[in-house]
Amino acid sequence: MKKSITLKELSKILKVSISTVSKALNDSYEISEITKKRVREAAKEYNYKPNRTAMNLKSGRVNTIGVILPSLKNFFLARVLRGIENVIAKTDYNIIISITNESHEKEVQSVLSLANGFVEAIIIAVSEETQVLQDYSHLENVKDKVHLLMFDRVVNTIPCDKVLVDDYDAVLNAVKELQFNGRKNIALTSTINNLSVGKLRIKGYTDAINEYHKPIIIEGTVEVIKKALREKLKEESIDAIIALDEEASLASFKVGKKEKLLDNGKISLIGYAGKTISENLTPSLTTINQHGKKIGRTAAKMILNKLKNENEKPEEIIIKSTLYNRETTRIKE
Amino acid sequence: MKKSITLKELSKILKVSISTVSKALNDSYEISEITKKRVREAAKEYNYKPNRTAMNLKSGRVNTIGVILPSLKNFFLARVLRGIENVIAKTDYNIIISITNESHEKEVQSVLSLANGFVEAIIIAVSEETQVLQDYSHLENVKDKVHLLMFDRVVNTIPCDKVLVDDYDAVLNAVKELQFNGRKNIALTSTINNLSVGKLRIKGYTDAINEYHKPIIIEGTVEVIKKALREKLKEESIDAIIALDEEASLASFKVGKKEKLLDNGKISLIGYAGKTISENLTPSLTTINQHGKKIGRTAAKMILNKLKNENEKPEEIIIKSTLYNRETTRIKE
DNA sequence: TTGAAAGCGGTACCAT
DNA sequence: ATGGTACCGCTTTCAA
Repeated sequence: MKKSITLKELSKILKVSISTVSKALNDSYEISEITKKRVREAAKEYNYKPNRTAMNLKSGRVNTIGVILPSLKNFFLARVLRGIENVIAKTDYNIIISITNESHEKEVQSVLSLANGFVEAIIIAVSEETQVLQDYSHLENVKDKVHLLMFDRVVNTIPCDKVLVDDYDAVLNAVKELQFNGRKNIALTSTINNLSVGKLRIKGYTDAINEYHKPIIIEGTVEVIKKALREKLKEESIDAIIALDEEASLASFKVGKKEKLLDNGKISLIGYAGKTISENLTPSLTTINQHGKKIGRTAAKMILNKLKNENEKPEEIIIKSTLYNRETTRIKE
Repeated sequence: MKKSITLKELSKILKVSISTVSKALNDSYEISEITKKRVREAAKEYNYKPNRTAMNLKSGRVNTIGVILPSLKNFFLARVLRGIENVIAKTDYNIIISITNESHEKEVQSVLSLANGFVEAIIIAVSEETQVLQDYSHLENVKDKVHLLMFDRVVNTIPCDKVLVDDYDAVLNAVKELQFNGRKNIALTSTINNLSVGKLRIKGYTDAINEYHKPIIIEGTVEVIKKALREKLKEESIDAIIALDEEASLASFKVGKKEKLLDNGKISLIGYAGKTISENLTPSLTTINQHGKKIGRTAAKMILNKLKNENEKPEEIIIKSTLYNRETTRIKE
């Protein structure tokens, strides 16, 4: 690959000093118009572009923000990323993205590597494994070197910017709405029992059903949920399901569909899932919308603000979820 | 933010020269074991980490690959990205991602900026606007500075690595399959008439139906497609639809569903859409799978190979699509 | 108005 | 075995 021409080479061609060329290109008042013109023309002719690495080294900045995500499969995280991208694209910062695939090891590696001169700030949703292991030393390690912002799955013990989802309230309210609509025996399905957000959501559920009936909680992989749910539907008189994530939502949907309980409204279903899929299912799926894009935008703005005003103290913002009522809660028996 | 300690500072603390510290940390044979030990311990104590920017400047390399995508909404592109990530994660390269939102201007900016010292290679699917304008000068510009790989939407006139989809064949075969199953009047819907891949797919369609009936091509936005399709369904005796992208697929699906033509197999439907949504629709959607992840993996491997062997000549690989038969082509009248 | 030189944080060659 | 120094490409201060 051809390398770009450097200031030095350009200065040799023009038979002036390096500093003259540099100043001319930066439109310094010290340089005569005539020289500036000569230099600019030569720069154009030889397609001179300043070397980023050199400028970064000189300035001590890299103008880059790291985004560490557990997965891109997850529609919510993908939307958050788009929100972040949206805001950052308008600035002179760049984004570098790392996907951990829910692996703690990969996350540690990414965090340390990015924090080490690659980026000035990190926006992260920690991986499932990290939350299980509760090992946050890598984040502790870097929190003085780069600005840190956690969203969705956060670590409470680390003081830093946070953008949170109102998991507890969202599920509590969703369940209450089911109850308000006459549902008396509500089951819960989840594949994210390991996540902090999953736990908060379950708390919302148990608190909501508290005085009415005993909890029916079905956690595990998609297959486990399908099997267990099918059985529970036979044993107990379940008339509604709340699903805590997309996988659980679709698993519950499939079972409900197969057992012929959804199309006729014998059970209601509220889930977490992307808009496209929720709208296109038959019946369409009522969901709790976390406003991923807004979360991303908020996170990006917060971190830009910290980058600008070095000494501001950590903030914490909660983005409220919204219930999107669709057919799975609208069909009456 | 606290800055990392530098070699210089460390050398001052240890009262040895900078070069000694550098060599010790790099385990040079020139340094005595005892000094190495001292240095290593101090490095650990002060949490010394070499400055990436400095090393990059010194080595003239940045170990980063840029990925430029038109959108992340697109399930196919998201999967390609995961494929790329998958392969690159196993190397010491980093990925920097830029989303153009189908804008030519953003693409030009991204390409030039990334090529200018940010990355050593660029993997790109050009934006819709770029294909409409047919302005590829930014790519011409950088193709000697960084390794370039285009996938999916490629520019034929630029010689560089390419990973292609067999758009023409895939649609041709899909239509033939519909015909083999007795479908006699096949319509086509598409929101990607601006894209090279969209055009190739239409060619596949027209060549397939060629001798049998005149083409019924419905192009435009989702709303346009819905309206036009509804009308065409009334006028003409359409018994099958092929949709060229996810939006067109879902629009066609919705119309077919509403007109009660899908559940009873009065029309067949083949589309392009992600696995999750296709499987969960009722009836489930037969799709042409482009194997996005494989495309991503292939692209990443190709570019890594070029990075390793500077002088290899450009390659071109075609990844064959596969028809996934689901209910929209299985239900018989 | 121009240029020399120091410095950003490393590596590596050459002396000592 | 250790240290001095040049260099990567740029900016910036200071001197001419």
